[in-house]
Formats: sequence, C-alpha cells, structure tokens
Amino acid sequence: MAQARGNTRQRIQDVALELFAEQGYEKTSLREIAERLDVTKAALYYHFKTKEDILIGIFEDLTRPMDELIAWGHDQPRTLETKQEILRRYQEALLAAAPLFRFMQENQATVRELSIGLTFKERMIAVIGLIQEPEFSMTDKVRSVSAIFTMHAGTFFMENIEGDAEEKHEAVLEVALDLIGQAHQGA
Amino acid sequence: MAQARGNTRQRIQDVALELFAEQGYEKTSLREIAERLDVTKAALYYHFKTKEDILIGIFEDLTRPMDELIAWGHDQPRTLETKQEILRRYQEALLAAAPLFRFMQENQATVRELSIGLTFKERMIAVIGLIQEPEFSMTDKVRSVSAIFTMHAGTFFMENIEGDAEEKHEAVLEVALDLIGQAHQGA
Amino acid sequence: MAQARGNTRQRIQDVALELFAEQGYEKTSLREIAERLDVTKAALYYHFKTKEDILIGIFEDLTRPMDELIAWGHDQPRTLETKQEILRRYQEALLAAAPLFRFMQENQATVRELSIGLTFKERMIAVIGLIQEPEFSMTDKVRSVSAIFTMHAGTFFMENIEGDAEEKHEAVLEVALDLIGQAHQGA
Amino acid sequence: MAQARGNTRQRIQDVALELFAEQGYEKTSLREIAERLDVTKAALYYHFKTKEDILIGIFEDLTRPMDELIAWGHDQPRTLETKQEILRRYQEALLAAAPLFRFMQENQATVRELSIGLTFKERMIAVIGLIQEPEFSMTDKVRSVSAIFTMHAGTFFMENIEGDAEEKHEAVLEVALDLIGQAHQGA
DNA sequence: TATGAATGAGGGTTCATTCAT
DNA sequence: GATGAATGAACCCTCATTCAT
Repeated sequence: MAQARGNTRQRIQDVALELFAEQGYEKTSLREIAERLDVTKAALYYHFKTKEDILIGIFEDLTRPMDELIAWGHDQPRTLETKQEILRRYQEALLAAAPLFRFMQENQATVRELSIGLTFKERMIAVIGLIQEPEFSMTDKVRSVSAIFTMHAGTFFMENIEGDAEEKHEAVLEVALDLIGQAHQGA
Repeated sequence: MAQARGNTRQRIQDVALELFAEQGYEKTSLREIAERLDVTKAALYYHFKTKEDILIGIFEDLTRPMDELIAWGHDQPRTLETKQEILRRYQEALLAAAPLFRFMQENQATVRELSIGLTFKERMIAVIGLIQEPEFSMTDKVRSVSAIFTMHAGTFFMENIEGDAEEKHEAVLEVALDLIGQAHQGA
Repeated sequence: MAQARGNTRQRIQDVALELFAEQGYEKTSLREIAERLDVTKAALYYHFKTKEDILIGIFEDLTRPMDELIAWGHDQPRTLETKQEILRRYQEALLAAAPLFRFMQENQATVRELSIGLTFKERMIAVIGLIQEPEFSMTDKVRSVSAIFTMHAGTFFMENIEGDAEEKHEAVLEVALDLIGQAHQGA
Repeated sequence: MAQARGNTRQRIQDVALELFAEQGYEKTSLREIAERLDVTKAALYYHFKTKEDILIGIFEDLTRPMDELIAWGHDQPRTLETKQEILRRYQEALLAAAPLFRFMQENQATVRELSIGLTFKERMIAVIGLIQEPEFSMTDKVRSVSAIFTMHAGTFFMENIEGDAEEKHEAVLEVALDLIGQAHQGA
C-alpha cells in the first residue's frame, strides 16, 4: 500500500496505463486513477498538466525503444537480413510495451485527436518504410504492411486463440519473416 | 432540411455512424447527432431507447451480410476453393460496410464493453474458424488469422498509402489468398 | 387483454390509481400507464387534459361517498349516537376507497400542490368538525382528531401488524368509538 | 452570502431538508438547492454522492436521538411508567426533528423506495414494540399504535387547528398517555 | 508534495405535452 | 377514438480543471 516515496509520477503513469488499456482513455476518469493511488485528483495535477499529458508521458517513455529501432534501421543497408532483424526487434519492442500498444490499437479513434496520434501513425509508417521498397509491386507492398500488422494482430488478438504464448510468438514471427521474404524475392 | 418523413430512424443511424466513425463513440454526443439532423435530442429517444441502442441498430443492419456469409460458409465443403471464396466475399462485405468496420476497429476499447462487443469478436472468430483447421500447424493458424487481418488492415490502414484503390484491394485479396493457400498446402 | 371497448377512460383511471398508490404520483409516468394499457401516451390525452386531470377524475369518483357522508352528518343532531354512526360510515368509506386514501396519505407533499389538495384537507376538517364541538377541552379535541387518525392509521399502517383483517378493523373502530365517547362525556 | 467555510456540508443538509419538507423530495431539484446556497450543482456532488445521499445524511443525523430512545427503552423494565416515559421522550424527539418527520410523513411513497425507507418503518415498529405487549388484546394493540400515531398527527396535522402550540402538545401527550394507560390496564 | 473545495460545461435520459393525421 | 412523431424543459450526474492553502 505505502509504496516508496518520490515515485508518484511513475505510479500515476503505471496505474493510468493499466486503466487506459483496460477501459479505454475516455472511460477512464482522473478520479478513478486518483482513487487507485489513494491520492486526490489535485495531486495528479501537481505532476501532470492535463489528462492528455499523462498519456504523453507514458508514450514518450515506452516508445523510445521503437524510436531507437527506427534510427538504427535507417543506418543499415536495406538488405533482407536487415529487414528480418527489424522485424525481430519490432516484435520485441511490441512485447516489451504490450499494454501501451494494446491501448493504441484499441483507442485509435481517441488517439487520433490527441497530439500523440500523428506521432504514432508516423512511427508505423516509418517502420513500414524500412522494410518496403518503392519499386515493390503493389502486392509486395501489401505484404510488407501485412507483416507488420500480423505482428500486431499476433501479439494481441491471438490471445483468444489457444496455445502456448511462446510458441505463438514464434509462429507469428515466422509468418512475418515469410511475408517480407516473399516481398523481397518478388522484387 | 425537411427530408421526407418516416425515414428519421434511418437518418439517425446514418448520421450517427458517420460521426461515430469520425470522432469515436464516446466523443460523439447525442446533441451533436441531433443538431446535424435538425431535431431535438428527445427525438432521438423516440426512435432509440439509449445511445447504445443506436449503435446496436446500425450494427444489426450492416452486419447481416457477414452473418449470411458465415452461415453460407458453414454449409460448404471445407476445401481451399471454399475458403478462397469466403475471403473474396469477406472483402466485399468489409467494403460494403466500411464505415462500420472502421468504427469497430478504431473503438475496440469502447466496443468491448458494449453488448455488441462480444458479438463482434464472436463473428471474427467464426470467420477465422471457417478458414482454419484444427490440424493446422501453429504457423498455419497464424497465416489464417493473418489473412483476415490483412484484409482489415488493407481495407483501412492502406488508405494512408498511395495508389489506386481498386488496385490496392486486388493486391490485398491476393496476399490473403496467398496466405490461406500456403496454410492449406502446409497441412 | 382485449377489454370491452368504450371504457378506456375508466381503465386509465384504474391503472393510474394502482400505479400512483404503488409508486407515488411523481414517479409514475404517463408512459408507464400507457404501456400497461397497451395504448399510446397520446391516447391518454384524448381522455384527459393533463396528468393531474387523471388524478382529479379518480378523486371525484371515489370521494363522492365521503361527500355524501359529510352532507348526511350535517343534517343530523349532534348527538353521540350520530357521531358513532359517522365513524362507522367513515370507516366503510375509507375501506371502499382504500387505494385512493393510501395514495393521499403517502403523497401528501405532492397532493398539497395539486388542486385536489385543499379539497382533501377541507374534507378531513369537515369530518372532524362533525364529531368535535367548540366547547370541547383541548384534550377532547385531540381525542376527536385522534379518532379519525386512528382509523387512517388502522386502515393502512396496521397491515404491517399480524392478525386477521376483519378483526383488526373491528378493533380499530372500537378504539375510535371509545375516543369519541370519552371526548363526549368529558364535555 | 459568503458564510463561514467548512460548514458547506451542513448548509446543504439544512437547505435540502427545508426544501424537501416544503415541496417534497422529487419536486426539489438539486439546481434549486444549489441556487439557494449560491453554489453550483457540482459542489453538492463534492459533498454527497447522490441526491439520495443528501437525504440519508440528514436522516442519520436527526434520527440518532430516536435510536437512543429505542436503545434506552430496550433496557428498561416493561412497566407502565417506562412506557409513559417513552411517550414523553418520543414526543420530544419528534418535535426536535419536526421538519424531518413532517417530510417522512408527507413523502411516504417516495421514501418507501429509498434506502432509508425500511429503516424508518423499522424504527416505528421498534417504538411500537416497546409499548405494546404480545398478550394485549387486538383492541389494546390498536391503542398502542394509536398512541404513537396520535403523536404524529398531533405534532403535524394539528397545526391546522387553532390553539396555543404548547397547550396542544400537552393535550396530545395526555391522550397518548391515556391510550397506553387503558391498554395496560386492559391486559 | 500534496489536499479541500469548488466550478463550468456538458453528458445521457426522462417527462408531460402537442398536433397533424 | 386513437397514433406517430416530435418538442422543450428539466433532470441527475460526471468530468477535467483550478486555486488557495
């Protein structure tokens, strides 16, 4: 109950993300967050300027690995091997920040209006850009997009499917690698 | 302004879907819907019992083709040809009710709590069940799921990608067919 | 279900009284009344000008015996025998229109503002006037009032007490007669 | 206008009770209460969770003396003297919390559905239980009930009767004591 | 580092009532 | 003798936000 002091800001973000992911951004009120933390709403305002700000904070923290991935990908040769590595790392990043990505995916309509919305879409486009070539046929472009979406779907929707988690993740990665492989040889 | 009488119920659904898809369910207020239709909020309540009811109405109307598809698929032999046909028809259904599906996808967090939430997930699982076999390897199961998600992604996310719509749809279908083809021969 | 025609007005009053007595006047909506009768709200407005009008109609119908009692009492000699007879008849009138009186008693705050409110109070005062004499001591005046209230309490509150209904009514009457008897001999 | 701070909660209860007693619970809106206090409706919700909660708060505060009376009565010998004392104290409690009891009496239909409804009835039954014996004849049971109701009637309805308040209260108490006395010797 | 008290705006919902048909 | 469609006003309630302490 009485967690260590000085980390309130972090605790707010943790609880907020948990609730945002569980119930959605709009349906989660600051009252709820405050109650879970056993502080007052006003306390939240000491740490964050607005509700959206809490989300931005979370986003910035959890999104850094993905930014680094994008930066890293930029400097690599655009070979199939690179792309495979990107997919591997992408999956890791996805799993590491699972609640945030689940949230992003399930609250697109909301997120779109928020200042992080564009950022998120830009990031996805950036990642797709790393594995997709301009000279790809339309079909292969779709394959590239599909590879990324497969990983998203695989990470979240597949929960409803029976099977060992580890095994599922491997299968998902395999399909994604397969798709990018096909795209590449098609070109 | 003064549109033909007797179709108010339909007009409410149309405007509501438009706004729901555009801004999200929670952020769309009944006041807004009413104003667009130039009626009072109370008029909405003559036609629907609650806000959720408006959504349910829309859902039931637009979801029928998909139900028919599922029913049809049930009675077919579980051959590759059937599955290909299912994917083709699925894409059609998706495009026909595009705004609804966009809405469903972008408001998952909200929809999950609503009474239609379960229904929707059940439907997706049902469709996946039609193209996926129990004896599939995990990888091929993922391919089946991926085929469906590719179509969703392809129908909505791809808008952000340059290219002719028609051509994109064909490419999306091709990739989906490909995935199910691979899954089938893998078995 | 399909009751005889032409008596809709009466059926409205019946259902309305039932609901008013059960839930209170304010908490009973016209929608509810209409639904129970399987007609539209608008139909109620064919028969009555306002919601209050329904109540007024009920009141006028069921209150007539009491008016007649008051009129009758007025013409009688102000003897103890007369007063005893008035109490006997009062109890009968009370039981005959039990739901209305229960309603009146339990919705005084509401009824007070309604046009029948005064009427009701006037009637009670009139009845009390029939059994109470100006030269009564204050104590005996209270006894007169108490005799009437005992009957009201006895008719409604006593439901919560165990015992045969008939027997209870007799006991209630006995106490009331006793009170007026004491008042009379006290004078 | 700007009354001392920190007592807002109390002020809300005061004004609310005043209005509830005057116009009834349903007809009193939170807007009205807020306006009288020169605060916003939302302020009321800072202090109370719901409208009903305001009433519950009032009830709990004002009802305590009566609870104490019941508790006290429980520990006394069941003699006539005890019962007389109970009636005396009951009248005091009634007068001390007159507006609340007037409200309870005039809004029975409403109160019945509220969470305090049962509580109130239970309390009345408890008090009656203190002055009534199982071996009483039905008539004497009625006398016990009547004693209590006489006090209620006497405290509220008698306002409409001419006479000095103090004198009336004494007369009411006398009649009540008389009734319980008769009941007791009847046994 | 927080809290207590309050606000303004808006939410969904219900109501009695009207009126053309 | 009734309905279908709609309205205007009001309702209770919740929210993100503010600010003096």
